[in-house]
Amino acid sequence: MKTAEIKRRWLAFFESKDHVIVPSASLISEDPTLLFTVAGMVPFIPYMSGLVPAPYGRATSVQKCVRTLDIEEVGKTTRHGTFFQMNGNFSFGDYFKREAIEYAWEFLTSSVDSGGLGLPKEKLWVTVYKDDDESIAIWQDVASLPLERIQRRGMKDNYWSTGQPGPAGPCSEIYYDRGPDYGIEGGPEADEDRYIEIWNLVFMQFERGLGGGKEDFEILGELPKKNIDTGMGLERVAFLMQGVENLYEIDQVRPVLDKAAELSGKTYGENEADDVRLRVVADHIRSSLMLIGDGVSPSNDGRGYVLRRLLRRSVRAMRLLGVSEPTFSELFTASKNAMVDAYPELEQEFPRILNTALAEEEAFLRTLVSGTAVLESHIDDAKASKATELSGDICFLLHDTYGFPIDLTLEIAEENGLSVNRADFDSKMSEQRQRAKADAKLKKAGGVDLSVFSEFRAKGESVFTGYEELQSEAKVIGLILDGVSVSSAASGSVVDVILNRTSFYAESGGQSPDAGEIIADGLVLEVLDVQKPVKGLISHRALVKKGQIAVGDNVLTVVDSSWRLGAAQAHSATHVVHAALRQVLGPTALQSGSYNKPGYMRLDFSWNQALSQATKSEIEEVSNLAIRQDLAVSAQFMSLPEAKAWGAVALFGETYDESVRVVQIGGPWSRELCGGTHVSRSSQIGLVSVTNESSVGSGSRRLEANVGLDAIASFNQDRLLLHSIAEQLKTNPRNSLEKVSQILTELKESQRLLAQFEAQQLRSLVPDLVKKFKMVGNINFLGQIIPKAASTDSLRELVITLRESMGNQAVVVALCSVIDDKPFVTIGVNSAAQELGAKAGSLVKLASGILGGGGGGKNDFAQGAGTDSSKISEALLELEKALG
RNA sequence: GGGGACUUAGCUCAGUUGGUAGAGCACCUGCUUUGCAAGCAGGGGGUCAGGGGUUCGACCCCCCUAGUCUCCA
Repeated sequence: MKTAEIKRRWLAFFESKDHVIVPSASLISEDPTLLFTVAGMVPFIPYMSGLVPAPYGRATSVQKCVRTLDIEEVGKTTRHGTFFQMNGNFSFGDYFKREAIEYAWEFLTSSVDSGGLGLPKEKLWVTVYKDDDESIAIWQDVASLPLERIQRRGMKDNYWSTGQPGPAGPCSEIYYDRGPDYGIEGGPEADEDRYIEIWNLVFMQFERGLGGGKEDFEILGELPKKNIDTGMGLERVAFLMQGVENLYEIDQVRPVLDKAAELSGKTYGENEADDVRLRVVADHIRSSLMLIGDGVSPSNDGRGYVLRRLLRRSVRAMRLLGVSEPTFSELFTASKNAMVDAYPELEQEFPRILNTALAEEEAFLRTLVSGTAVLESHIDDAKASKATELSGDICFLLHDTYGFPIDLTLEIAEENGLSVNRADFDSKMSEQRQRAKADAKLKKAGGVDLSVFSEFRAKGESVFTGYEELQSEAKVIGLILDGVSVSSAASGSVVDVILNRTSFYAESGGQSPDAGEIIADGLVLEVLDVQKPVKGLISHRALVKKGQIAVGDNVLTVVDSSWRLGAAQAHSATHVVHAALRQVLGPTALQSGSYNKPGYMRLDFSWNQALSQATKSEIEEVSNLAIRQDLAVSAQFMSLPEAKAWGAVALFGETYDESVRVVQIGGPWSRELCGGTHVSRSSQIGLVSVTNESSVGSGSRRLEANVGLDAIASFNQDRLLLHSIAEQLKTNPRNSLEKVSQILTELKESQRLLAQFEAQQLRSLVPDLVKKFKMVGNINFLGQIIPKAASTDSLRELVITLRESMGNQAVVVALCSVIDDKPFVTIGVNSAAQELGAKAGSLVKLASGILGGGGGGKNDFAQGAGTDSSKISEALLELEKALG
């Protein structure tokens, strides 16, 4: 059975049991503490923990997941995949153990014709938590399983908790017996390779308290609302049902493996080391495809770094399979074709995905070339010094600084007959890990406790009225002072205010929160910040300026209208610039983040090179043309599939409800999912002026712009600056550029002439100076004061000329001069004099010491300076003595 | 978030315990040749990423900033 078919059946089955089908959330988790969506239940955590009331009693999903903790195991075992899909059914205070077990059993064992998977009952085993007699009884009842196929296991295997206070409970796992060829009899307790876990049923039954880790904690009591969370690994079931050996051989993965084998000329199954590499490629390419599809782009931190590792490990694996040419184009196409049945949106996204992958492949191939050069020079050094080993230092340097992977180093070293100090390399690696971990620990901010908000959230959502009106009547639902719920707050305090409805926009989608006041008779609060601490709840942080606010008060929320106009201008401008960006650069330039406040906007987007001045101007021009066209701006709610069909740009990392808001400017010209506040016609934006374009890391650029009056103000500043420059130049602004280049040319010419003149003047001194050589021992010595030297450069020229003036005779020239009140000494010694023991460096040290300074140089030439010009004669005398 | 490396002529890069910034290619001029990266001679082109510091003197040593590459979390 095809993987996509198992998925289809799963959703249909649970829909028939009254579950709401929830589409897979993005791999980019909404929870900032999680890098990715790592399990099927991740999108449901707020409902499980009770922070937000669940909008449905039962739900089902097939969730995309990425987990890279065991990345080193990929390809070596049957069941470690970095990307996988988790089929889940969930109950939020609705059904519990009995139904969960019944559904699972029915889905697995009912016939294929009736919509199930048709697995043979005798191949299924289950495990339960050792004290959970209730589950055992249900299993016996529902499945008529003999007791020996129900195994009791301890906390480590069959008790679920997050490791922190909160919900916890026993689980029951379902295993599939692959038969005697795969291991010994005796159930999962005996052999988890033969008996493969396919489904985990978690019964969230208890409240756990503090305690260490996942095994040692206190049970505080039963939960008021018990939940069910189950997860069936789609890939595991698929490989068992497709009669293949592991998850790399299922229909969604195998075509990539085959393509990699074809490209490398290998035959899968002939050599275990090559097989592992082929599986690594198949796994990593699929994960990368899905990650890029969800908007991750390669970078050097966070999610982007994980993606980069996956991509680079793929290139490396192909390289070790003997292919050094680019392969991503073919591999990604194969992977897309295998996945598109289950994820049709991949077809539309593919050009962007491939583009991103190819850029990274190219970048890494470049690093490999430069890394190879560095490695080869070290190998040559090692050979030259007759070493037999490359040090761990060098290997680590290659890895750490040049990004050259250790296993390629190993292979190339081996080809050159060198071994590698792997132990040393590994210890360097663990040092680096320690450093990063120690740092992360230090910086980890204490988690914010959001539980205080859940009591208000339980009373209903805060209604946002700010699309229609700037002032709204509202009732105070709650007040929070220093994280504690209070009934009133006095003048002077800063308090979090929860209202039933509000015209204040909470910070989200890059738009900064509204400013304004909350007022009532004798009451004024200044709103400082507006946030959504939990989904559906708006919290105003406000300073009580006058009066006392109390829960139950009727108040008026008053948004500062000029602030709101500025915010709306900036936010609409962000959409306009984004659309302009995509028009100019193409649809791969996708926004990856934004921020805007009155007068200013900032847009991060995926792009891997700096924009030229011409491109920036074009983007600015397209934006301002759109503004001038006075395009209509509108917003409407629709379902997510409708919005997608409409071509609306959905931004990654954002989560959207069943009903989404689409903001469009000029109809299809700009269509984005967005909850922000906007102007009603594009002309109200006024003006966009791009001020800066910069990098926010590899593959990502940032565009900043001023909007509206602020843009005009910044133009005005520039104009003032230009006018004062023109004034300084004694010309008008129009001619100032020409004037500057004229001045620079003149300056250069004067400097050149001056240097020429100086040199000429000094050369004219040569005939006289040559006459003043005198013999000191066997050396022709010249020690003179040059009163008119303009720079140390000209002094040097003169010394060199004089040094060469006496042919093969031994010559020492020492010239002193005062430049800017400072005595300088410059000494030249020709090779004949050097043979007699004279050294320019030490002579200068002697002279400059007398002058109260220092100096030095080489044997043939040296220079120095001091502080006391009156001692020049003395210094020259001492030099003469030193030579004599 | 924490490390490491790099930034020198239009391009690719040298630059040796701190002492006159170089090569190849490209460009300009002339000659010689008119055939696949043509030869010869001459020439122009540098705020050595930016800013501070140490020093008589910094491309070089130290600090800060920016950009690029890279590893780890």
